[in-house]
Amino acid sequence: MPPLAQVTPIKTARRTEIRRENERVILDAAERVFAEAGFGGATMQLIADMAGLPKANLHYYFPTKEALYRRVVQNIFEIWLDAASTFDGAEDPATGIGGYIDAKMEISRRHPHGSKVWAAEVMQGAPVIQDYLETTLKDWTDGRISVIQRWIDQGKMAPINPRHLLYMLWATTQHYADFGHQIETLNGAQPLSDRQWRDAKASVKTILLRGIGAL
Amino acid sequence: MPPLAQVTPIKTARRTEIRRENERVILDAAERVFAEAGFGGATMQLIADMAGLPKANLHYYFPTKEALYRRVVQNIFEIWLDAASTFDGAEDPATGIGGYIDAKMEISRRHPHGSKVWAAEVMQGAPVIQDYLETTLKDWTDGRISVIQRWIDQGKMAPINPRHLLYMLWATTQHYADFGHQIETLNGAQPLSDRQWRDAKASVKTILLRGIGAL
DNA sequence: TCGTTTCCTGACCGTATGGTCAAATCACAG
DNA sequence: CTGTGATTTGACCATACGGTCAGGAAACGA
Repeated sequence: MPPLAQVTPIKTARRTEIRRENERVILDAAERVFAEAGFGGATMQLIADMAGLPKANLHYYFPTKEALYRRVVQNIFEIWLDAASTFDGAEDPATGIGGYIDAKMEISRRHPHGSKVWAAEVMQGAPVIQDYLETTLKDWTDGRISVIQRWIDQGKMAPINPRHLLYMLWATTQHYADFGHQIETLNGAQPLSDRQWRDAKASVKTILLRGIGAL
Repeated sequence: MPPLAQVTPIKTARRTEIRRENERVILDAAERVFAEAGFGGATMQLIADMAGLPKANLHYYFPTKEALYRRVVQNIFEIWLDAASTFDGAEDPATGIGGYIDAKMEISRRHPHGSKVWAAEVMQGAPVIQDYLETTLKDWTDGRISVIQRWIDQGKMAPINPRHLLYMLWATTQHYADFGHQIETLNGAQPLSDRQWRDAKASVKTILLRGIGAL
């Protein structure tokens, strides 16, 4: 009896798996190296070593260093967008903004490298993701400003400038990733413990939510 | 009659002036280039072009790229330390912390390049200024934590974690320099006006001071 | 004016880097 | 097993970069 014909087109399952896995390994290594050395300081050789692959293999999957970098940055932006959705569907600022802070702090903890790559990209004038800033980010920002303004109009929070509130949310949460090394140094060269992370989250939420009159 | 002997040792006034001026021009150009390209992406040739000097002349004043970079980072740290003194001598959190926010926002506005270089340096693990983090910054931080704790004990503000408050102060104020390009893009590709800067300062101060119960 | 020190700079060098390529290997279908 | 196309990789190349150096120009003291 011949093997059952696969209905789902698994066909070249092995090859697909190889490609998926190698791209993942390369992207992980690239994210680290780009974060630790910047785009200019990163070398394909270093990324290759960290990925455990020959350099020429990287160029097989990603034609150029810049193409690899673009993929890394895009991945981060998608993660960021996922967290951004936390904002939606909340009835009041305490849950909406509080949940957003939680989500972004969690990203800072789980994706510190990605956050640093994003920060460096923006600091250098966003040469690669300028269009995202002008379209997706701008739209998202405008939408969230409307939501906040509505909360203000409904008397659910103090009349602050929604735009600057958003900047403060981004700044405070991403700081724990981008300046994680500084925080760690000031913590006696120790990474923040679970307890300290909870404390950080609580501090940020308390100060900001009380600051906007939502507590 | 021979010229009056200069009591003040002006002696080689011209040469001193040349050196001072050239170092200034080079450091200004270096700060810009390091901020816009990162240490790895910056080239001595680019810095030389921006300074309007031949590349070999840079190496006359600064032996290596790293030596030049160190000087840039140290300059920024000194500016930062100046602003940090604003904290001292304040009787209550509203003036102490409010003044500190004002000072740091002013730095973000006047030295955006320097702030970015500092941020990139820390993000990459502070390879050059790690000792500063462990000594000067740690001491300053501990001192300020004491001051804040005293204010809390005196009932002048809410009982928050002073350390995380400091992180929030750094994050929110430096964000306006480090992510200035993003802010500018979201502002319709326009730099913040005087009015908008005042609004930013006021927003940050209002939210944070109310957030810590000092208003 | 003259000797000395500092400053300036075009030409040059060794190395590291991003990227290419052709040959070998492997997965897969028939 | 065989043919085909995807994958792997060591060797290689052109370029760009940090840094050097020798020789000339300018500033300075006497």
